[in-house]
Amino acid sequence: MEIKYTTDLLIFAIDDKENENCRELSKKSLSLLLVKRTKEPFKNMWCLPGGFVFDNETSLDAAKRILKKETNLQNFYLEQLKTFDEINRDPRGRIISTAYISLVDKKMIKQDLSKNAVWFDLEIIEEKNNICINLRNELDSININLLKNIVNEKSKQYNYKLVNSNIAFDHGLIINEGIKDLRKKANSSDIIFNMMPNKFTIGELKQVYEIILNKKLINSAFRRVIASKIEPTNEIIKNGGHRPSQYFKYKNNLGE
Amino acid sequence: MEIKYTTDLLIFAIDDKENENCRELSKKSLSLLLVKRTKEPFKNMWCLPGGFVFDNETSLDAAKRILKKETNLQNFYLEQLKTFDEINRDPRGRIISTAYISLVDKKMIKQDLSKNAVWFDLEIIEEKNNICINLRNELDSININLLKNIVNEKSKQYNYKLVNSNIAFDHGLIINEGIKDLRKKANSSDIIFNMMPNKFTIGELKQVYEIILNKKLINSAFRRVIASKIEPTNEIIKNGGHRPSQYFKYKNNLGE
DNA sequence: TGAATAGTGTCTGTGAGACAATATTAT
DNA sequence: ATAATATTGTCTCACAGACACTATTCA
Repeated sequence: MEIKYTTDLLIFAIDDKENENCRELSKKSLSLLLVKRTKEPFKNMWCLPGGFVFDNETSLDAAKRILKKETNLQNFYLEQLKTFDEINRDPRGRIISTAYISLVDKKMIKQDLSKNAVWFDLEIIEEKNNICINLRNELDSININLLKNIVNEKSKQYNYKLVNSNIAFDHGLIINEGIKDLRKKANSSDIIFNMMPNKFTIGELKQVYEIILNKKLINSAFRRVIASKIEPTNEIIKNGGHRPSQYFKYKNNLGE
Repeated sequence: MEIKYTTDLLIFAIDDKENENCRELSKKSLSLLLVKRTKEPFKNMWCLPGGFVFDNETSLDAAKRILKKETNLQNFYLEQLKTFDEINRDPRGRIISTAYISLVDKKMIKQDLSKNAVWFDLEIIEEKNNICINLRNELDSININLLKNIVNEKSKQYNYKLVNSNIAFDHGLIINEGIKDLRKKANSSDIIFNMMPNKFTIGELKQVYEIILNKKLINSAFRRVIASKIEPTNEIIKNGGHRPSQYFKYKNNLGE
């Protein structure tokens, strides 16, 4: 049987909502880029951007190419997530997919997105063994329901089954794995800064961490922890009816 | 071009060395299972156990099958590590490999290993940008030299280049990624208990953590941290010229 | 003046590092 | 007695959670 090799991309970014109350910081949300399928199978359904890996490229090369095609962005964070190879994951045959996570800064997208690509707001509701992922925008609403099972008790290793979803292929599974990975890495690395503009206030940065980790953070504790990773710029922004804030930028601590 | 899909396994275990001083605990080391290639390419060189993924199975199924074939073990920890798909990683053509990590308890291997499979002691020497991995046993000695490069400064994302090695294919790269993953997970999960027998003393457990993490641990601190993960059995072992120790077993804290 | 965020200070509890002290056994 | 590990205790320091307090701006 002939095997085909593809890649699928989880392109995450932060969305800034307009706010009617000019004093408040703009509300933010995690957003994920999806494209609408134009062909069978799953015609007219949403799915992750992706495509076949060419003979002369690796899956990472292909992921870079697709990121550029969909967003016109280059040189953003891109890392292998996992390979999905269930036998019947694609009705067209044996198609395996190595998924990648990319984190981008939406404001860097100068030109338009590719024709079929649209950002969706992402929300996760997690209960004991059920995970519900909602993707929403003005056009559509997508629901993904997953069941969580323990595989190996000694290592708290879980697997996830797709109960139902209105997204193409097994992309509900891929999105779920991607979110878990993003959260894990948000805690243990500086990955989040890939989604931030060059200059940002500590309040904005805290908002982003709160969205990714899905919990409220304590102001002073957050400042303490983040302090070593950022450095102040000379710029100050007066952005509403409150004390002005300083712009900070990411500090490279490579030597340490 | 036709693509072939394979899996390679990193099967890790802990080795107990005999000790001439009967008072001391037996020295331990991390060991990795390798097989000797019987065919070209890389004939007579060592490589990771692995093989083609059949049409009717996933790479995880194939990994389970190969683990059983090489060790006669089933139901041990097995988790996807990463997919390796460099274009020229295999001289026979475009062959991509999804690698898995398995952790096993050597003492559970009742029958012999498969004919070509042998355990090697593993040692890692890490300098600034150089990583040197040595695999040794009575039969042979394998050296793997890698260069570490930064890819994405904001996320401390690195990639590794194989400088030279006397192991087949890109398996030096796979081993390096596997060790990094093992260390990361040793700190953040209970994965290590998959390599332990059902009953063990805290001293033995500490030895294993020290080998994996490659650093000395403080006795009392280790006991404090590990206490919540283990529970005492009624058995006590008098194993030398020192105070006898209690056998412990892994405690499942799934409800918490 | 009040709403809202920026930024600082401080108290408390937890947990890790360091190390000391005691226990127990075989040789 | 001695070497070696087992087990417990304790002191200190770093850090996170919680919350209070001050600063500053615009409407």
